[in-house]
Amino acid sequence: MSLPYNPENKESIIQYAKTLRGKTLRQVCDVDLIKNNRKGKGHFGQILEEFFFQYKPNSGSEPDFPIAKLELKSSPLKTLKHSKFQSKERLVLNIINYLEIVNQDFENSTFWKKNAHILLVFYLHVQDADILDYIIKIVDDWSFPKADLEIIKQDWEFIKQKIASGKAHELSEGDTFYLGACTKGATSTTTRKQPFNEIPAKQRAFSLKQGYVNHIIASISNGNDGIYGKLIPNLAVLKTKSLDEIVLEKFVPYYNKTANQIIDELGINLNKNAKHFLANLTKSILGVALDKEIEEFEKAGITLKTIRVNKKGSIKECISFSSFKYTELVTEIWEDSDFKNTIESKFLFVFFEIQDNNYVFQKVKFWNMPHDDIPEAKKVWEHTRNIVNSGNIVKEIMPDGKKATNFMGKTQNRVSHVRPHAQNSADTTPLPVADKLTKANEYTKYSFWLNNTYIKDEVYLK
DNA sequence: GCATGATCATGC
DNA sequence: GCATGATCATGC
Repeated sequence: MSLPYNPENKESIIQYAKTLRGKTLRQVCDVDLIKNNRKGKGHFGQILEEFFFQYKPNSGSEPDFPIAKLELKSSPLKTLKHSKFQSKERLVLNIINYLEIVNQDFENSTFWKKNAHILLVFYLHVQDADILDYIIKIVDDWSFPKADLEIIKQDWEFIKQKIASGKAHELSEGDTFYLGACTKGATSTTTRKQPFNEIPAKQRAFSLKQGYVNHIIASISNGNDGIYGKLIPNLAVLKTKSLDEIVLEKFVPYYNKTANQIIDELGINLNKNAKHFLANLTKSILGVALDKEIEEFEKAGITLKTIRVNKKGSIKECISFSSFKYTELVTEIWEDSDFKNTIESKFLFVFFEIQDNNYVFQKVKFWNMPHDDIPEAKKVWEHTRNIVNSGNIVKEIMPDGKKATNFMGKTQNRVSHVRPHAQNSADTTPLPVADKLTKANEYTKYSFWLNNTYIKDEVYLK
């Protein structure tokens, strides 16, 4: 049977793939042949391979189109405000064979042979919809820009070295910047042998971080113009230093200096009354314009937080995240939740000690939440969901009109708690279930916070 | 002094 | 008007 494209020719494959734009699988495949059991995660890709490109799915070490050297990947999108697309999740690539990778160099690695050139098919995910009806929005081929590839090589090397040190069971997605080692398997208990340790390691695959996939999407759609400022000016720097070394080195000249001194040395002018004064100061230290996002941090999903430390060594304030929408929170599952995504991202903490009317730069640290603390944060998320779902937010209306809630407070959990995060108490968002005590259909915006005591013990003092 | 509810300054 | 990155205010 002849195919509607030439599987040995890259351009032919890409041109055929682009006919998918704006269509659904139902429109481009012979749906009568597709069995009903193909509804779950991952089946979009299988149907695409088998019924659109008409080849049998394989899981070998060759790319999907071996002669054209092109790997096919499909992945879900979500929409943001301003109708821009974002990746719904990380992009999962090949499974890491712990036994083989330790004998490979990047250039001859399974990862690079398979993924040097990727044909991307992004579809808009809609909750509870049939996967045959997802609309395909973006189709294009992708190869890595040189500067990105250097960081991906460093990430790959880091993962390989950890396996070579007998620590495959300690791999974590937070170890690296653009290329991660994410868990992959039918259950999270799927394990594989590792070469230098008896302990079985969780099965993992290489994956592009969600932030990096967002960047791919934006650059395919030409949506990146002028939004970003780069940390790394040229490729040469990356040949000798890793991204974290480059970042941390930028702070070296400023240890134990006051904010005023740093401002003078940098020759800049900052509004000291702004609440994000220290965030702006940090951006200036990093050499990024205040009105730009830090490109490398966006790609790596790094959250920058500046911390004020009291003279006695306590952290002045807890750390807030964006307020959540009650209606969205209750439809989430933990694995895909915004909160899990946030706390599993990499953080860059910058500590300033409060001295009289000034701040003194003290410490800077990359950090990921330890694996064992994530279930603790999950308790807060689950508790919050239950409170919202059962309409039991307000516990008591105080004489002064303030409301006490049933949300989990700082004393109830070591890691995290739930607090207001709004313009004022009238700044509300709808509830999925009316509050039983107040009968209200909306409530002040709240968010998850990291406890300052947790940050002190876990980040500042370590 | 701390925990919690409430709010602020800025920029778009 | 809202998101972001925070700090303030008050009762215990």
